[in-house]
This record gives sequence, structure tokens and C-alpha cells, in this order.
Amino acid sequence: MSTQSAVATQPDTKQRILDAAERLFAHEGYNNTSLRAITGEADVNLAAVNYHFGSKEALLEAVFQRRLVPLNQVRRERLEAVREASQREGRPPGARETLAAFIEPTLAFRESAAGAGEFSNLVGRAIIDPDDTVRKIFLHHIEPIFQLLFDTLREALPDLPPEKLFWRVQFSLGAMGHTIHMRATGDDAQKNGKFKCLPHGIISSCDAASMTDMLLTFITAGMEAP
Amino acid sequence: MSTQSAVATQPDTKQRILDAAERLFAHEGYNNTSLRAITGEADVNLAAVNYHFGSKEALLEAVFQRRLVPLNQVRRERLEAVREASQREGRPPGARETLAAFIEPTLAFRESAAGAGEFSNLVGRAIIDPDDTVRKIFLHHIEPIFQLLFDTLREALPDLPPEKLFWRVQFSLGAMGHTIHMRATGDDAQKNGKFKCLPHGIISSCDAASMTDMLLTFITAGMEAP
DNA sequence: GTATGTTTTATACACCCGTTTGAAACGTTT
DNA sequence: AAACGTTTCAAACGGGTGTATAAAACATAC
Repeated sequence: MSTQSAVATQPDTKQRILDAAERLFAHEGYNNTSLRAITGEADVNLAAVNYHFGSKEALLEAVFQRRLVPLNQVRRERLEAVREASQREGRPPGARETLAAFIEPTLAFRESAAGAGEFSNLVGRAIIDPDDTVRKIFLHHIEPIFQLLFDTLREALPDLPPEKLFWRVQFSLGAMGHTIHMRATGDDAQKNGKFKCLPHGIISSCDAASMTDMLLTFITAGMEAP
Repeated sequence: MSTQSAVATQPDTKQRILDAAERLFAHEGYNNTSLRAITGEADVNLAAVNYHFGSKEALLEAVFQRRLVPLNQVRRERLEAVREASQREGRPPGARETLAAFIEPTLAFRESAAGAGEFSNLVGRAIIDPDDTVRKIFLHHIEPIFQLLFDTLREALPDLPPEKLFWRVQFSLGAMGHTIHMRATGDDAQKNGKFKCLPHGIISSCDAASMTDMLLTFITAGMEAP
């Protein structure tokens, strides 16, 4: 009785907190985002976070939970589709299609749910974030699907020793996380000259689709290297 | 008169602060390291940092300065050696030797100066650190040598459009930074189960030399992809 | 309309941060 | 020994943090 009315009653404050937290965590990082900034942006009282979620860390957990569960389900389905196709046709799965099954949903997801774009930035940040809190929570959520990716890649590249495969996957994650993060902070940074590294200052193909294509080409080649 | 005696007199406190800061910045990150932690580890008074360096940010700058200037000189020499050899022999420079000229000195440097190992961890962190303070100072130091790397790679891969080259270099930096950071925090993390991602829990070839070799193989293949 | 449970609000708490200050300790020079 | 510039020290400042609390506002049920 209490729970029912509660769920029906609470209009959006929990949602608004999640949205604001997602955006700020992705943009500023977990440690650099204060609860006051979140509640200010969400236009709710400061104490609302601790009331609805318990703590700042639990809020981060909830932010991940909301998006990562459906996202991982899509990844799982695509990865298993790759495996089944390979078994049906009696060939090992392709490295690129395996990696794409893991990476592309993040992109597609980006344009599906409104505001989910911020989340994929958060994921990119979470992969490489030096902070332990973020990594710990994120890894816990992604571990099973990561295992499936690893297993499928083992079939795709049977000649590669598992240790090497492990590190090559890490290389790929690093490249992916760094790139997403650059894109995330780069939108406003382009004007501030953050991309000075590029000699002649022109970055044309910065859209998500071509980025993913470039990234996949890069890490697939690295993965298939002798 | 004042400066001379000052340089001769001050025994080691500036040095000790630099060492402690280097270690802690590399291990915990810039934002997560307090001046009290640094001065505590260096066994100096809290005010010593602001007295000798002016501010926490200036201390970070000094930490980079101390190691990055000689390191970049080595990188520059090696990159120019690659270019001269290619010109002398009338062939384009090799992608791998170019990348090695940039990456390997960090490794060699690691085993040269005592305690410099911490620094290469800091560099790895700086590459991917989402925090603006760290990135800004680091990029400022590395920009000229980065430009040289880029130009040499342009010669090594003349058919690759500059935009693609730019992003592939970014992929490489991301892979490199993430890997160094994993190694840095992984030493004690291995016991704490941080490497759960690896299925059967065995990470044998984790030494710096074979890591560098694997990384170079990976990013060279990615760089040379069609 | 009163009672009950849920949510919001304002305020306060304890803690940690980077930085500043003014006096004490030190070493060197005259 | 006296004077001076340099370095150390303990203490405090102002500000920001996550969290806790008690009263107020609200919605629902009897």
C-alpha cells in the first residue's frame, strides 16, 4: 500500500536527480561533482539524494543500473547472435563483428533514449577513470558481458594466447574510453583550443558513426596482428 | 648571494616534496592527493609546499618539469634519428620504429633514474586523466614532441588521411595510458581481485618490456590498417 | 477532519581542503 | 656578537564536502 502509492506519487524527483547526476558525472567526473551541483541542476533539495538513494555512491550505482542493464542485454543478444551464426555456418566468429557487437550498441543506445548520450560518455569515462569508486561499480556491472566478449574473441582468434588476448582487449578498452572521453569534453573544447595537437586544426569526421567505424578498424587490426 | 646559498643550503626538502608528490599523484591522482598527504609522506611541514612552489598546481607543474624535459629530449633525438635514417636510405620511416621512438624511452627512463618508475605511471595517468588541470599542464609539455611524432607518422603512412591518422594516434594514446594505469594500480590490485576480468586469473607476462612489445605490436597493426 | 505515512525543506554537523600568517629557528656574513 | 636573509613551524582561515536531523508540507485513508 505504501510502496504502490509512493511509486505512483513521486512525480519525477528521483528521475530528475538521476538525469542531472548522469549528465554531471559524465561531464565533470564523479569526484568533481558535488551533491549540491546535482540537486541544484535537478532543482530539488540537497537532502533528496540521501533520502532517495542513501548516499552519493549509491546514486552512482543507480545511474549505472538504469542504463547498463538494458544496454548489456542488447550486447548479450548481439554477441550470442554472432556465436550462433558462427556455429550454424561452421566457422569461427569474425573478430570485427564480435567487437562490433560489444561496441556498437553503446552508439545505437546513444541515439535511442533521450539523454542517453550523456550516459555513453559516462561509460567512456568509467572505463578509464582512475578513481576506484567509479571503476569498481562499473566493472561489477560489466563483468559478465565482458566475460562473454572474451570467450567469443577466444573463438575468433584461436591462435592468440589468452594473455595476449587479455591485454589486447585492455588496449581496445583504453582506446575506446579515451576516445569517448575526448569526444565528450571535446565539443566545447574545440573552441577553447583543446585540440591543438592536430596540426592544421581541422576535425571533420567527428560524428559518432564514423568514429565507431574508425575505432573498430583500428582495434580489429590490432587484435588480428600476428 | 641569496640564490647561491639557497641552492647549496636546502638539503632535500624540495626534492623530498617532489618525490612524494610524484609517487602520490601517480598512485592516487592529482585531485585525490592532498597536500597534507604529500607533506606527511615527505616528512616536511604543510606550509613547505606553498613556500617552495607557490601552489599545489605549481607543484604538479614542477613534478612534470623535472622528468619530462629530459625524457622529451630523448624522444626527440630518437624520432629525429628515425627521420634521418629514412632520408639517408631514401625510404619512408617505419611505423613501428616511429612509435617505438616515442614510447620506448618512457620504459627505458623507468629503469634509469631511481624512483622514475612512479613518473611513467604518472604520465600514463596524465594521458587519460579526465581532470583538466592535469591534462592541460601535461599537454603543454608534450605538445612539441607530439607534433614531431605526428609529422613522422605522416611520412610513415602517406596514404592515410590526416584526420584518420590523428584519431589513430589518439586511440594509441588511450591504449597506452589505460595500460600503464592498469599496471600502476594493478600491482597491489592483483591480490584484491581487481583483475577478475581475466578468466583463469593468470597474468604472467606483466613486465614492462613485454608489455611495451605487445602494445607496439597492437598499435602498429592498428595504425597500418587499410 | 483527523490521523498516518511519505516527501520536502531548511539548517547544522563534522570533516577535509588549499592557502596564509607571524613568530621561531637556522645559517651566513660582516 | 650582532644583523640579515632564508627556511621551518604551529596554528588558523575561509570555503566546500557528504551526511544527519527535526520540523514542515503533502497526500492518502478512515
